[in-house]
Amino acid sequence: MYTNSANVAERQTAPPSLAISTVIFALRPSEASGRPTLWLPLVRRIREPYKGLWALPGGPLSHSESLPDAASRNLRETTGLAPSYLEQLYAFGGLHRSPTQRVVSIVYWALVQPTEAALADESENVRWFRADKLGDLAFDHNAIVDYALWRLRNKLAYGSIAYHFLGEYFTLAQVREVYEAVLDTSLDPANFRRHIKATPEIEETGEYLQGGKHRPPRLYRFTGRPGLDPDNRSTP
Amino acid sequence: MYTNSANVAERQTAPPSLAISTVIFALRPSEASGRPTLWLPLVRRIREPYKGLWALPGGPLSHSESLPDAASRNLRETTGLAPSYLEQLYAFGGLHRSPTQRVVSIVYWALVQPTEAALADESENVRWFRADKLGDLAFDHNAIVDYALWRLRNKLAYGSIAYHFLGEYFTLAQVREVYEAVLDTSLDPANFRRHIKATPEIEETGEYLQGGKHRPPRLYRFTGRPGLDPDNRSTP
DNA sequence: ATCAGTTTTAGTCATCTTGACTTTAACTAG
DNA sequence: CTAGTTAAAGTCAAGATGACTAAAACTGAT
Repeated sequence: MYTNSANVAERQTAPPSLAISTVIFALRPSEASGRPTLWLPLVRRIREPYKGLWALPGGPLSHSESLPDAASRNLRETTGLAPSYLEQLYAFGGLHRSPTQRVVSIVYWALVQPTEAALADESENVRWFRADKLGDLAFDHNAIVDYALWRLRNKLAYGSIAYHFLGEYFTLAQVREVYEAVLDTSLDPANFRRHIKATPEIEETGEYLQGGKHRPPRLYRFTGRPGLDPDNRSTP
Repeated sequence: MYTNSANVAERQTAPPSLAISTVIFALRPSEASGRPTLWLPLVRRIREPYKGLWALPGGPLSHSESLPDAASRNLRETTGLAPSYLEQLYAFGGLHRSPTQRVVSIVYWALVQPTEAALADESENVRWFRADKLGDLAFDHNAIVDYALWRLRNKLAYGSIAYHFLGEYFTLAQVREVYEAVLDTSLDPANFRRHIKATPEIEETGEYLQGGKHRPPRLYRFTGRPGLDPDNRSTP
């Protein structure tokens, strides 16, 4: 970007550069228990600063792209996936986020469905990590992920966002597993059922999930669109 | 910025420029009823585009300023005030927000206390408006104010932010007036009292507000710091 | 001094919500 | 056909909420 030729004086007068990054969440089965847990893809940095460390997918904002389009492109280019949910997280603009230049990063967070997430590209430089076992990331990306996790948990607790982790049809037990994985608690199945069934956006279908070992659970469908940000309004 | 000399080709390759704007809320007595209502200061644009229209205070991000510092500076330069609360609202980056160039605006919102707000500078080009009677603003600023209002109401309903509209000591009736003004409802005084007294951050003082016409109300104090964003974490 | 008017403060009561728990229904594996 | 397991519905007490009543404490006018 500006780092190649710019000397110190030029760097200090150049406007802060603008980047887009994305925190991408998906549920994948834990290796140990097989239960769903939170994962996110990171990319390995192939140049300085922080060469070799893992970082959030991101890049500069091109002139003709909207902010959410740029975030979607990040997501597609690194994982090959399309998000089922995408929301702006925060604009991070601290003076010393990058040692070489002033960068303001507008960060988005996304949810992808597990059927897709299973197909996601992985390579030497792109790998999925458990959200609770990340190690040290480049820049301030640990803090960004922490904040994204906080927002995700908040949205899950109050809003109706869990369904974007799931496919079109799902059982109430699957919804409960999403809550249990993200909030890291266990929930009473009966009370959880009552709670979910009270939300009008959940529609009962006539279908049942067959092939399980026990009583076949009814399938449900989510009929709400996410609340809207200014781009696409949603609830804190 | 870039508009002076840049031709069309240069504009399309130049990186999007970055600006900071601020939505500043304060309670002031309504002319009609005398009850507190929501107001915000706007500045008149003195050049194109949108010359003559009212707009949110804002400006470019200087190289050595953090984002909240830039927002505070906006606030101080236009109104002479220091905010009692400041939080990032959203980064607006639509392609056609400004007709002349691509601008990404990181918008903050602030609360100021009415004792200060009464002293705020006003001039030919800086004036306070009732938040519900703004008319057409420059750029996408009507949408930005709408979103800021939505966030304010949300935070007020769930978080503990009302106190930043008030001074250090306040009566419970004053808190109720804040809620009534911002949410535009009327609330049962007894139930509201019970609700507020259940929050641990509200501390009873031994003092009473004297000089009123009726039974003197007890004064309270807010002892909580606002939750924290990544800069300064807070609740949806 | 007293009374009417107003606001603060405390309290009651029925309704709604929530968390812990029990029971019945429906399936599979052996 | 039975034991084991999950789905689904229901019960019950505790806690929160909304509508309302009433007492306390002050001012200003009579």
